[in-house]
Amino acid sequence: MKGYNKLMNIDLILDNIYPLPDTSKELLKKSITAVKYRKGHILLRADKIENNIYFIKKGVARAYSNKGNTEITFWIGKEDETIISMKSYIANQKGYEDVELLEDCELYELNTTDLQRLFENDIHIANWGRRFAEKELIKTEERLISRQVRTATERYKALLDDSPDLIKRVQLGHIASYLGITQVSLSRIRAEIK
Amino acid sequence: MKGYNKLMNIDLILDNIYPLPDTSKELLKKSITAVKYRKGHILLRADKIENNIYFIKKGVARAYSNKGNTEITFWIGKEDETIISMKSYIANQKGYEDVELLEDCELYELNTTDLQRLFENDIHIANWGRRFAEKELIKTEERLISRQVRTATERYKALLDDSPDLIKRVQLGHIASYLGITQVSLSRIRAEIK
DNA sequence: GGGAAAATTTTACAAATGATAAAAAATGAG
DNA sequence: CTCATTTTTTATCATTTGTAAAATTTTCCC
Repeated sequence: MKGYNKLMNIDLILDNIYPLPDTSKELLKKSITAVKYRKGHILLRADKIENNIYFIKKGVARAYSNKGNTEITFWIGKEDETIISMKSYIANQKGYEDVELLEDCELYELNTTDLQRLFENDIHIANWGRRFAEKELIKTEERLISRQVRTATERYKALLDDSPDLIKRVQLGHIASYLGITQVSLSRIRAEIK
Repeated sequence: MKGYNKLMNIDLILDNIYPLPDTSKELLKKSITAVKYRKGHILLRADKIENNIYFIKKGVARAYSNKGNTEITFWIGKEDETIISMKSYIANQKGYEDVELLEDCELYELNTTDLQRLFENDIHIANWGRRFAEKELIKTEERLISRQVRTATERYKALLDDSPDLIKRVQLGHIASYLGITQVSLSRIRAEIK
């Protein structure tokens, strides 16, 4: 799904995770509402246990944490990705991250208290939740391994390959932090590979 | 569970992931068999789609990949952890990693073809599978964030805190690689904090 | 226990990355 | 469009980390 950038509707988003029978899907959609927020809005807070997760219909967001006086961006997501505090969702604890919207966003908000109840009562939704976690896991593992195996230059080139649009839509300071390097280092890399 | 090192039985291992009603647990245990392998055994292969995952009753193992002529260790696990090729388990594709046993091991082998069938037919097992993926996800995310936020020295100290026994049981070359640094760097860190 | 092999530490030097500051370019509000 | 602000690039120097090789320590097999 390279450079993917279409407007996603909720059925497509849910089906991409795990196809649900109609009755289960309708049940799940009862706990989902469409919302819009403007660029700059802080959607999730590190000091709070969050009870919602958000599927991105349109827009870009980033999760970041404060280390001393500098921000570290450790996640950037766009259309068809999920804004979530894993610590809140999985362990019911405060997360590490604030999440800030980098563009005006259209989102689908899913209440996770409702979702937990559905998991206990609907096997299809339980398997949807299983696939959701599994797919997030693969993505996270890939980033961790990439971090260990590839140099910063290789990681930047991979991002350029997979999501060329992100590099245009997100300022380079955030991209650099996401790649685990300084903005100055990223500038050097960009100058070299031209 | 700091420095945890008890012998785990299968009921304890399964319950720690998600408590199952007796009938579901018995169903799941039908697909699990106890196995033993000696130190040095290669349990999983990078070039193969694996159909088993292994819970560690006793022992230590590592997952590693070859970059050029050097091995990179990106996972080390001990009692109560799971040896798994996520790529095989989740995406039915070849993984990145070989898995080598670093001690004589007692393992519980779970057939994942059976497991997939159980997911479709038993809601409790589906939720067990969901919790399993979620807990692996939290661990992987924590490592990724630690990588981004902490220095190598801080990561070594954290490992020393969380799993002092691992540092005694696993040779430092593997620990260094797991922490994302060279063995020489780790030696320098160890010399400094003494 | 002795000796060979493997693992770890130390040293010296090279390369990569970071910090800081300043210049250049891009963006956005009026 | 213009000016102020923000973002990105460039330059310099300091620090960290890597590479290679030698020295030391530990492990393990006979």
